[in-house]
Amino acid sequence: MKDIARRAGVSESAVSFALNGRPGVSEATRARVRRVAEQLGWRPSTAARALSGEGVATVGFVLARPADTLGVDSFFLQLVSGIQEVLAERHLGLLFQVAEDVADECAVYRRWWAEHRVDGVLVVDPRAEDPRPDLLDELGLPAVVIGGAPDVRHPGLSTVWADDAGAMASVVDELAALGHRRIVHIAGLPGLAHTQRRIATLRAEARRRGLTEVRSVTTDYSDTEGAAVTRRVLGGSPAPTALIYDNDVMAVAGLATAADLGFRVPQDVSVVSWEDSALCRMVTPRLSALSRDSAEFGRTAARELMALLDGEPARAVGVPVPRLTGRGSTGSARPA
Amino acid sequence: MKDIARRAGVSESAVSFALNGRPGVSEATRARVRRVAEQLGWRPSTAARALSGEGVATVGFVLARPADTLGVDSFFLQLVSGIQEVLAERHLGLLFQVAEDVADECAVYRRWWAEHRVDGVLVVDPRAEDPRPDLLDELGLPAVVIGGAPDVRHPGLSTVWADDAGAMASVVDELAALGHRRIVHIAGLPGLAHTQRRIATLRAEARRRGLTEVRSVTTDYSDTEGAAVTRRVLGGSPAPTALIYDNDVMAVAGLATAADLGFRVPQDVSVVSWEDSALCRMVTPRLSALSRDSAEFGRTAARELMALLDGEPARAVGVPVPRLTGRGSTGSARPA
DNA sequence: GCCAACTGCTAATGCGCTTGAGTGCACTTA
DNA sequence: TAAGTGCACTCAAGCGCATTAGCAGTTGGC
Repeated sequence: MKDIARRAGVSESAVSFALNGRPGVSEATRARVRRVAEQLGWRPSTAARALSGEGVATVGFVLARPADTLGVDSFFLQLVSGIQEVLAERHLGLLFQVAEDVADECAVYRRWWAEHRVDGVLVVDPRAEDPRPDLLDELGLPAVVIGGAPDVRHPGLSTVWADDAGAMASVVDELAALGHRRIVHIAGLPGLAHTQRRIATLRAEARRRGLTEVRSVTTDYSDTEGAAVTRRVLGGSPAPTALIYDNDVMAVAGLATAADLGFRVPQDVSVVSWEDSALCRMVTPRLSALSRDSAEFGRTAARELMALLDGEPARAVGVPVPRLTGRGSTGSARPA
Repeated sequence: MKDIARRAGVSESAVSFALNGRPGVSEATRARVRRVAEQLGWRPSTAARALSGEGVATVGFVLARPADTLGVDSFFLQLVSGIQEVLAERHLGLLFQVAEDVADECAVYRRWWAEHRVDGVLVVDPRAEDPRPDLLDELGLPAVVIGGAPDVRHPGLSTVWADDAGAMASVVDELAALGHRRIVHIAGLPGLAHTQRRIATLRAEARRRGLTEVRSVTTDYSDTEGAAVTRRVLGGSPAPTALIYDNDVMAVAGLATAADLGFRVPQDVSVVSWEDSALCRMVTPRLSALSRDSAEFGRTAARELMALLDGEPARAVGVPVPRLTGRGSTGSARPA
C-alpha cells in the first residue's frame, strides 16, 4: 500500500479509502489508485486486515467422522464443492478439518475462535444431543447448521434444512402404493438428528396406515454394516419386502447381499437409497433413489453464512424436498 | 498477552519469550507464564503472528477437477484425511479450494501468495505440461507435488510419488501369467502425468513380451465414460480378455457394462481396478484391485511439506508400490 | 578491585492495514 | 466580511504479536 500511495501521489489512508470503496476520495483519485493497485498486482494481506478488525475472510468446516467412513460417501464432496462455489465469489477461504468426534470438533472450534482463524463456521451432521450450538453461541461464532431442524433455542444460528419427514412420508406412500407392508429402514448413525427424524416419521406413517411390520435399524453408514444388517433382516421370517437405506453405499452393499442370499430385486425385495449418486446408476438393477442436489445444499448454506457475516439476522431456510427417482430396484410387493 | 503479562508480573516480551520457548527468561518465570496462559486459554492470534513474519500456520490444497467428477472418487477424501492427521499435530490449518481447471488453480496460488494466506501448498494431479511448478518456483511458495515423478527441473519442490511403472508392470505380469494376451487399459485423464506413465509402461511391457493386442484408452474418470469405453472395446473383435481401469468408479461401471453385454467376469473377461475402496468389495464379483494406502500417501506428503517449511531441502520420496489384491474379478484367460 | 561476560528482564519498533481525528481549501450564507 | 459547511485528503494511533537493542544485577577471571 505504501508503494501504491507513493506512485499515486496520495497518502496510505487515501489508498485504503479508495480501494475499499469508502467515501473520502474523489472519483478521479479512486480510479488512479485502483489502476496503480491493479498494475502492481496488489492484494490486501489478510493477516493485516484481520489484525485491524476486519475479519479473516475465512470460514471453517469440520467433518467429524471416522476416517474410514469418509471414503465413498458422495455427499460431502458435492456439498463442499457447492459451498466453495459461493464462497469463491467473495474470495472467502474455506478452512477444512477432519475431526475424530464431536468433542474433538468442539475443541477445533474453540481453537479457531481463540486464534481468530475463521469468521464463521458451517456445521454438519447435527445430533440429537448436540453440544455444538451451545458452544458456538457462547463463542459468538456465526454458524450455519446444515441439515438440522430449525432450532428455536439458538436464535443466533442459521439453519439450512431438508424436509426429511416429508421425504420419508413420500417414500412410504410410494412403497405402500406398491403393496409393501413389511418395510425395514436401514438407518445411519443413531445419534444424528436427521436419522431420528426419519425414524420417527417412518413410525408415524406406519401407524397411520396400520402397518405393524415396519421398523428401523441404525448403523454406522458403512457398507459392512449395511451388508450385515441386510443379511440379518432378510434372514428373518417373514422377510421384509422393501428396504430403505439411509445412504447410497449401504444400499449398494445391501443389494449385493440380497443377491447373495438369493433374493431377486425387485421381485422379492425392493430397495430404495436415500442418496442418489453415480453409484446408484452403476449397479444392476439401477437403484431407485431419493435425489437431492447436495451441491445446491452447500450453496444455500454458504449464502446463509455470508448473510450472517453481513450482519443479517439468523434464519432457517429449507431446501427442496428430495424426490424419489424410480429406477429398477423398486416394484410391486410379492403377495405373501 | 497483555493480560498474561500483567497477571504473571512480567513484560509482554517476557511472555513472548516464555511461550515460544526462547531463551531470555528463567525456567521459573517460563513455567509461571505458561500456567497463566493455560488458565486463560490463550492461543496466539494467527493474524498477528503472520503479520510479524511468522507464517500463517496454514497450507493450501487445490482440487482442480470438474465438480461432477468429484463425486464418488474415494481417493481424495482419504488423501485429505491423511494430510489432516499430520497437519493437526502442529495445529496447521488446511485451506481447501475447488478450482475449475489448472489455470484457475494457478490464479488461486497467486492470490493466496499475494494475500499471505498460506505458508505452502500441496499439489495434486501433476500433468505432463504443467504450469504449476514454474509458478510456485517463481512465487517461492514451498510446495509438495503429490503423485508426480521426481522433478529435477524444480529443485525447490518436493515430490511424493508412487511407482506407477512398477505397479503396472506387476499387473501385466499377473495377467500375462494367467494367459491374457489381449488387454485394454481404460486410463484416466490424458493430461495427467501418471496416466502417461502408466500408458508408457504398459506399452513397454507389452513390447517386451511380444503382446501386440494391448492398448490404452483415455477417459475423464467418470462412470459414464468408463461404461462407454467398455461397451466399445468389448464390442470389438476379437474382444480383449482383460481390462485394467484407472479408478474404482470406472471399474465398477465397466463391470456392470460387461454383464449387460453378456460377458461373464472373470470367465470371459478379467477386470482390474487401479484403486481399491469399499466400492470394489461391494460388487459381484468382488473386484481385484491395486491397493495403496491413500491416507498414508497424504501423511507422507504433509510431512514433506512440514519439512520444507522447517527449512529442510526439498527431496523426492516414494511411497510403497501398490500391490494387486486378487479377488473374484480376475481369472485365467479363455483360450481363443 | 576492575572489566568482561552472562543472566533475566524491559522498552521500543515494526509487520500492513483500518480508522477516527484533524487540516487546508473552496464555496456558501447571513 | 466573518462565520459556517463540505470535500478531499493527511496524520497518527492501534490491532497482537515477535524481535532487537538495551539495562540492571550477578558472577568470574586476573
